[in-house]
Amino acid sequence: MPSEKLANRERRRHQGEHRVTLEDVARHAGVAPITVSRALNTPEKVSTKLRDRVDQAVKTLGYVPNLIAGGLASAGTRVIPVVVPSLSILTFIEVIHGIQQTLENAGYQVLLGSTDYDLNREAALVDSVLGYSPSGVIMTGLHHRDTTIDRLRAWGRPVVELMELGTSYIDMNVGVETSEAGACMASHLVERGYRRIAFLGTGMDRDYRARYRYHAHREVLERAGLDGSLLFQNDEPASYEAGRRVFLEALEAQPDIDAIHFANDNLAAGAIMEANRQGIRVPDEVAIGGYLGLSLAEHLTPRLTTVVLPRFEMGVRAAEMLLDRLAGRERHAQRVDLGYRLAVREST
Amino acid sequence: MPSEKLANRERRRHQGEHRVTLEDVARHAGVAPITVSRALNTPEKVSTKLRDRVDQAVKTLGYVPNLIAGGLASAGTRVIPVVVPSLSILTFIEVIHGIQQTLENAGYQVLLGSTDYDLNREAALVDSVLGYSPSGVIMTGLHHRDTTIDRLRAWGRPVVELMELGTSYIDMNVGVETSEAGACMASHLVERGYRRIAFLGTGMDRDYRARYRYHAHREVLERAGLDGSLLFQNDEPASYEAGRRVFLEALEAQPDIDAIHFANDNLAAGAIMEANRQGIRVPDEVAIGGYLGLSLAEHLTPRLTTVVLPRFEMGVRAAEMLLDRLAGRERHAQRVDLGYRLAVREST
DNA sequence: CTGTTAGCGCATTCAG
DNA sequence: CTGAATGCGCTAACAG
Repeated sequence: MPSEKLANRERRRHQGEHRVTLEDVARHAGVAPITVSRALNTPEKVSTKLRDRVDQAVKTLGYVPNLIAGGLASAGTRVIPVVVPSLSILTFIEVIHGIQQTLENAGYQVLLGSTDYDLNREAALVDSVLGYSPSGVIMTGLHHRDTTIDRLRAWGRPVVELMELGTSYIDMNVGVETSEAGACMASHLVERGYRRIAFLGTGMDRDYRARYRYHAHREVLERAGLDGSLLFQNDEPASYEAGRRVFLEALEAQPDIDAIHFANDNLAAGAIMEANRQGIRVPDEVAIGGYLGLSLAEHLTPRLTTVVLPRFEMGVRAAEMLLDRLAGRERHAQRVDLGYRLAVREST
Repeated sequence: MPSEKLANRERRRHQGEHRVTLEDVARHAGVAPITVSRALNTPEKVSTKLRDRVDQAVKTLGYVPNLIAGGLASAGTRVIPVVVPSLSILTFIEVIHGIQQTLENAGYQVLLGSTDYDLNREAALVDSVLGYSPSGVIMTGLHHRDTTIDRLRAWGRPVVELMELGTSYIDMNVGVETSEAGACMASHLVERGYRRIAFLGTGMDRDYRARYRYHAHREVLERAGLDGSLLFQNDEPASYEAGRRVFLEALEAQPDIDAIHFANDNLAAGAIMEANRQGIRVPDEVAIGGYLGLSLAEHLTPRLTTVVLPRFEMGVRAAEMLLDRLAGRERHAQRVDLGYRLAVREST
């Protein structure tokens, strides 16, 4: 007795207005609800005739699918949580941009989460977003709480870990060899003939990737018989201003420094701009190298030598790998090294 | 007959592993499922004793709520779609950052959508994200297709439109008086004594806010008896490189220009850096003004005069207004002017 | 304060 | 190719 059912419905409905549902469309088109569902999701399984009728009804009623209901019934939504440590850092912005563009074109939505470099927040965030039955998850880095790793593994859907490469990852891993990249810049500076080479960073307690680079840097220097312990840092977030400050602090503390390996381009750029202001000649008095590949680096005078990370591509690639798995095109866990590139310019 | 029900369940389940459900927790704690639901969502409505038992069960079973199911039952998820024109523009990044931080602290998640400045994509995106039964929506700007506006209005939940202020908005409006901001910089240049003042932009076909600023700029100039038609543009996305290029093009076409009003700081910064490289003296040969308030502006030499937009605060405020409405703290539509600030520095 | 009942709107069986 | 029946996991309503 459909009419009775309908009457009940009107009474029960939680939220005022009657949103158009699949059932309304079905009734209007004179077909079963499931046919509407199929016409929308797998049109090739429905005859042209019925499909047209359904499309017509959808249009005239202004039907918009309830993705939540669909998600519950099919135990999955076309949502991909992307978990990053911070949104104030340009590195991750570019990565997110690549992910977002790729996923949106494939009909998925990005759910943004940031952890502020706190693994406990990350754990809570993961628990929470898994509650949306997402199709997959994209995480930053390989450092997570064991419980987070276990949960993600047990979950069984595609997970990409992004940024640095490692041997132990949950499911898929895209990124670059972070330590090597640090060693690469250090070697460059050594080869250029600099002898008092310092590493300058900010927020290195939280940013373990920067720490990895420093360790690699130190090793390179010591292997060359140089002092690898010249390290200056503070715990501000990375910014031009922070770069300016550590730069001045370092020069004051160790005036004989002849080259600086900065933890990232933001800091290095701040230093170059300050050097220009103070008339400190780069690279004659002090050489400056960075890490990231910000476009700003090419516009400074002198142009900044830096290790260029393919940030946008990283995002794109991560999203593509996820999509491939979701489409069943790719079965096994994989690891993709996107490589970095040393851009040698006038600052060193 | 619970055991029979359970047996059915195991057979039917779509996706392999048995995820822990509310029911499992309820059984473990010896209470009704609704009690678990309440203990989790409205703990104050449950006795301490039962609440503890539930919390215990949740912990030992590792229960993670299915937000999709909850969303379906309660016709709403703690998700806020944020629709921006582009992720490659720093303006919106800062805004998103503010939104994200505020919402995440209040237990909401940001669903990111970008339209690429296409109102049809925007319409499709809005339709799609409304399917997730979000708690509210944050949109960029006041320009939308009529159908988008109608749908959002009919939807009946909080909607914030962000960036520019206007008289006709859907529900709530946070931003700054864009045209005034453009007039402000133009007035500043006029007052400084410049006479051949050009406006330089990129992508202005899509970026109507930049067009508004240009119109205001033109009006100010003409009212001062100056030529307001000096406009140079191309359709690249905003970048240092694009700024460098329009800058050189404009100087070549009109060598007598004595001041430039750039559509944004990215362009202006590109121009200043190019000027430094070429030995063009700023502001003596040509003055340069920007719009946005990028931190970079303060580190250039000369420091860039610009109109500072409170981008982060805009995001925070939009999110707060949404949260206030969701909490029933605020009832009526509102409009908040966050104001801009002219930062006069050495480039003009 | 706690429980019972009855769906939310859709997609997955399984039949025809 | 189409449909009927059923339940995804949770919460709103209403009793007790």
